[in-house]
Amino acid sequence: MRSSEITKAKVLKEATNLFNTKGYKSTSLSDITDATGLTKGAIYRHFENKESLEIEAFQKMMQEIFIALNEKIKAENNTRDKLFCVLNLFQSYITNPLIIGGCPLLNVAVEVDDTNLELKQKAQHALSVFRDSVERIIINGKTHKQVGSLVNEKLVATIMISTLEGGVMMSKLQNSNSDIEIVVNHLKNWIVSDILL
Amino acid sequence: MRSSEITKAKVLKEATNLFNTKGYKSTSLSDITDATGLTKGAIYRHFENKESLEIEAFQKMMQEIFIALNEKIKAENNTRDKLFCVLNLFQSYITNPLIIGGCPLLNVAVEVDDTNLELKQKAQHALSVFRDSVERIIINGKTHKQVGSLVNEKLVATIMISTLEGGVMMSKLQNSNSDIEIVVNHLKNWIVSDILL
DNA sequence: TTATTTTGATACCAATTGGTATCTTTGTGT
DNA sequence: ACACAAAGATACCAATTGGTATCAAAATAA
Repeated sequence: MRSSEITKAKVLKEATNLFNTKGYKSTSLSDITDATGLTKGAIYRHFENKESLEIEAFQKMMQEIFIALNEKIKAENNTRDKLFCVLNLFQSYITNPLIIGGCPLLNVAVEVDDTNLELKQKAQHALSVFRDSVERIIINGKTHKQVGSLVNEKLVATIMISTLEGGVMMSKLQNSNSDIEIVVNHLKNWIVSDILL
Repeated sequence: MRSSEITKAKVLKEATNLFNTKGYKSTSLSDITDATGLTKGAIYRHFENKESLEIEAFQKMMQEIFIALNEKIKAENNTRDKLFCVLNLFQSYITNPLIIGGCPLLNVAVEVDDTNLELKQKAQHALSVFRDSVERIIINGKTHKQVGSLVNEKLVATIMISTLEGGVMMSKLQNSNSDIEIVVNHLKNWIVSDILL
């Protein structure tokens, strides 16, 4: 890795943590210079402005999450265990965070308004990518006769994602695992009894 | 209403809208003076500082919501319709908002970190008040033989709230009713088939 | 090794932030 | 109607914001 790439990666890593914990707007350039030990000169050499740093940081987080999730999904060979990978991902936001600060998608979705159009669009896209990957598990499950043909994949994806995101919100607010555990456990039961054949 | 109370109410009303749409940290005093047509002098006469305005605004929103919700719950006389009041509340955040900007509890829960301790505590309290009121519906439902005695009220409250909050997040991000409608419809089916006798 | 990019530090900028002291206006009770 | 207290406007403050121009240092290619 070239030395400038090391710097950029360091900025991205620290900015990522700050954005996902303090929030994007609430994280100042000086927060980032403090965390990295670099100066504004170094940061603005690699990023056009704060907004593009925000966007790159968000994209990097989502990419890391999707890559890790898809690997785990691929490693499983039945619908049940593939769906459980999604549940484990959300549980890990609280119990064993790959990225501190909770779910980056939830954080951006709630923070963003129509003055942050580009970041909002990235979040919209991330949600639809995520939803698609859950739906694909269900669709593949149907072709492999592991999921009832009457199951509505859009419904399943929406319920899973909304319940998990809400569970992350509650657990983070209460500084406790219990809500996300209740949510994950409930979804497991639901999947086994209502979705799978 | 005394004239100073009118002013304070106006500040609180505009601040409420701004906080719940733009976010607390992202709303500046000048945003509030612009919205109210008042000056900082007028605002700081009624509020010690921005933080206490944030807290009063949040409390006011939650109080309004709880009062309206409890009235509707009381007006119904069976467990099913009481629980449906909760679903309707969340659907209204998107379709017919009493307060624009989505669910105030979700917004604060996600925005806040450990530097906003007091606001976080208020949000924690609001969540537990909300959870309790759902649990009480279930408990009363048991005593009136409308809910199965094996139903876990804590589980029901957690699942309802998490799913609804997640649904609000998704619908707000996508500028669409469809997710919250899917969520509400699913929860209705779940309540009727798994919770009620 | 030397010449030349590339990278990062320094010092600045205007604008905005939350907050305050002061003064004038307004409302209120007598 | 008057006096007094309360409310709100004005003008200020230091600190911080995102951003930039410039210069020195370091990495890279020859």
